[in-house]
Amino acid sequence: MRSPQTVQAATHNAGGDVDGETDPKVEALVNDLIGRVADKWTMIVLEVLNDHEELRFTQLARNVPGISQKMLTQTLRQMERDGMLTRTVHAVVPPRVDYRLTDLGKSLGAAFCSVWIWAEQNLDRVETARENFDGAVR
Amino acid sequence: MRSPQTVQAATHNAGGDVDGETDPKVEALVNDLIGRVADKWTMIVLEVLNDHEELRFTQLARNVPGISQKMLTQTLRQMERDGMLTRTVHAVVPPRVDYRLTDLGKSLGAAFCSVWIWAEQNLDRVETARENFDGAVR
DNA sequence: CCGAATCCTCATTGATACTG
DNA sequence: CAGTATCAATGAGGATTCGG
Repeated sequence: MRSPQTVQAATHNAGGDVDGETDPKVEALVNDLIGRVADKWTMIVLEVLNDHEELRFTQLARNVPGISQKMLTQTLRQMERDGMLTRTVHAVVPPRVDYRLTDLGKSLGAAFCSVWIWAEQNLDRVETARENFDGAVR
Repeated sequence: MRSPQTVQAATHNAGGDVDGETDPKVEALVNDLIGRVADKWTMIVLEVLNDHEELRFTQLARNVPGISQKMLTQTLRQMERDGMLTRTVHAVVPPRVDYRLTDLGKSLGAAFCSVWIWAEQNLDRVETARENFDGAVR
């Protein structure tokens, strides 16, 4: 699934990507990135790490209720690969691994902050909309 | 999957949910909502409709390159159910259906705006991080 | 033109067990 | 404690077809 195509010409459009139209190539790349970032677990891990500065594996697991260790590991690896967080292994026994957001991760966290706030503020509105919809369609 | 529990006490904590800790109940609901909103297609459709005011089905399909009609229909239905957009059927032939963001949808679009900007601005950084990671782990 | 319905595939995820 | 490995099942998602 990981296409190692060289990413040529990521930034050579005429400058019309302010808000309306976007260069198709950049748009595709952005959508691709969005696709990876817009993952449920990624967002939640990001949120948790954004709040807690530094956490160990099990602490992280406790703070992300529904997740399995497999998904947690996988999500953490992806985020590490994308430069969102650092993974520090302490050579002690019992083993200890600390996860901490990088500046890049923090910046994404800041960007998502408004989404979290939106979610908190509009929970009931969405729920009402759903009830209306389900009631009407029936 | 949809627990119809009454949403009691959505806002009765001591006021400590500014950034650090969040009420577990609210947190669970927010995470749930995030889980639905943090969908690749949802985000992209939201972005497209945020730019184009009002679009018809096929126009929408053209503006969301990789999507299948099935996923588009499905995504649109979910978003309609969540109150993100309105679906207007014009009784003409050939049929014509217009999709348009509601105020709620627009507000989510505004919240996600910073994420799109982040993605545009940090594409290369993520790509570099990936190359480093893949090179180092090998 | 819009979209529902069917079928089919393979990728994601969870459970479980095992290691350093 | 912090993972890795394996297996099985669910379901997301694509291709196609039909209907209004």
